[in-house]
Amino acid sequence: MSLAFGILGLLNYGPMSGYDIIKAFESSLQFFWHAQNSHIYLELKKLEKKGYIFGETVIQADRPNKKVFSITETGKKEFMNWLAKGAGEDATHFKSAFLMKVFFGGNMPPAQSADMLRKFRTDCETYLGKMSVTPKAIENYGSNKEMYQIMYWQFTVDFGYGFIKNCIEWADRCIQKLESLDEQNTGEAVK
Amino acid sequence: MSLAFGILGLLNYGPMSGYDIIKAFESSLQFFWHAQNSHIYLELKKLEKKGYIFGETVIQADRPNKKVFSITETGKKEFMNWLAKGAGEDATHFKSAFLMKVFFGGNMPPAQSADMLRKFRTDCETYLGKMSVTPKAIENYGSNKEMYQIMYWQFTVDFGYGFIKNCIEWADRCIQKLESLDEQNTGEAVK
DNA sequence: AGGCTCATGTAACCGGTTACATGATTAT
DNA sequence: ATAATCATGTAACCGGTTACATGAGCCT
Repeated sequence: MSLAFGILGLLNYGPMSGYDIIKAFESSLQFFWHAQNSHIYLELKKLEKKGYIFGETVIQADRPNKKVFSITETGKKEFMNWLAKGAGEDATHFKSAFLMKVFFGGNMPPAQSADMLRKFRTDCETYLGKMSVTPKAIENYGSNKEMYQIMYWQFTVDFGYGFIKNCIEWADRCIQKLESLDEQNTGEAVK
Repeated sequence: MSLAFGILGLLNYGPMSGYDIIKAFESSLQFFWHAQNSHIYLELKKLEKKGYIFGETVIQADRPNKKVFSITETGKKEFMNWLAKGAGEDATHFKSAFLMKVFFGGNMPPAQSADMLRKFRTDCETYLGKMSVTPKAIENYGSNKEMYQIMYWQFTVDFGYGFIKNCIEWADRCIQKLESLDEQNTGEAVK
């Protein structure tokens, strides 16, 4: 459901092609809403059928032709209505298959659980690295828009940072506990 | 996909009815994997068909009859195999319609965005309150199991705590920025 | 009588993923 | 040549949600 509103929200800033939307998702929304390009094109078709957006083919000489979509008044209303609903209780919900694996970690040897957590930690660091380039992307994208919008984009980036940092600190704590448990065992074995 | 493994994981601790599984989800796994009861019953049927679990009807005098499920050897293998795969890159992914609304917050008056964030903050506090009773539930559930498992359950609870606390701190920062922005405007309007 | 816990499902739907498929243009 | 970027889709599938539906037994 939210992909539709993500697209509407982007088109509310100005007309865009499906490809533009894909790029916009990759450089901003992806951090909290990953979207397949196939899904985006599918959704664009749906939104057009509903009359929330309309597309116009633009013939390009230097590049393949494209279809540029614009939001309609109905689409704007729909989008604003969604926004106005505010935060649902689901905002605090968090689905994670990884945490499920941690939950069942007792079924593996501690060393294996620790490895899993280390892998997670590495992934977090990688993610943090990728994220560090986003603020620049945001400035670029927002250059000729009201600076005012950028603040909100920054809010979501800040959330991402805090989230990942929290993940890393948590993983460290878990790994430490698992390692100290391992040392205890080793120590006793040596005795 | 993960619901299936959540169920397998629970049944790996011992036989349970669908109702038991629903309760177990509510008191532990729900924090990172919410499941509808209808979905659980559906999944149980699927898992039985695949031969990963099997159910036996238990006739009860004082209560409605129930069907108690046990994990099979194949099911155990499947579950262990899933566990052994470790953390996927998707572990760092985070889907949130709420953050999408924050991202598009510039389309609302700042006061409205602030309200949304305040609502979110309240929901977080509520969630924190609910979570504080979980450690006890975990101790209960784990009383006659190896204490060793409990550590991992605690890991996921810790994650939840850190996550929510992080949410609250972040929301506070955002709200403050929006309020200071509002003051500026008011100040200028007064001039 | 009414509400709670225990207990189990079905049917329709849909958001999203995966895999597949194509093709123009530009830069190296 | 060939890789990269630009550009757009289709088809099959499936995990999960929503709504609906039922009913026994216990407690007050």
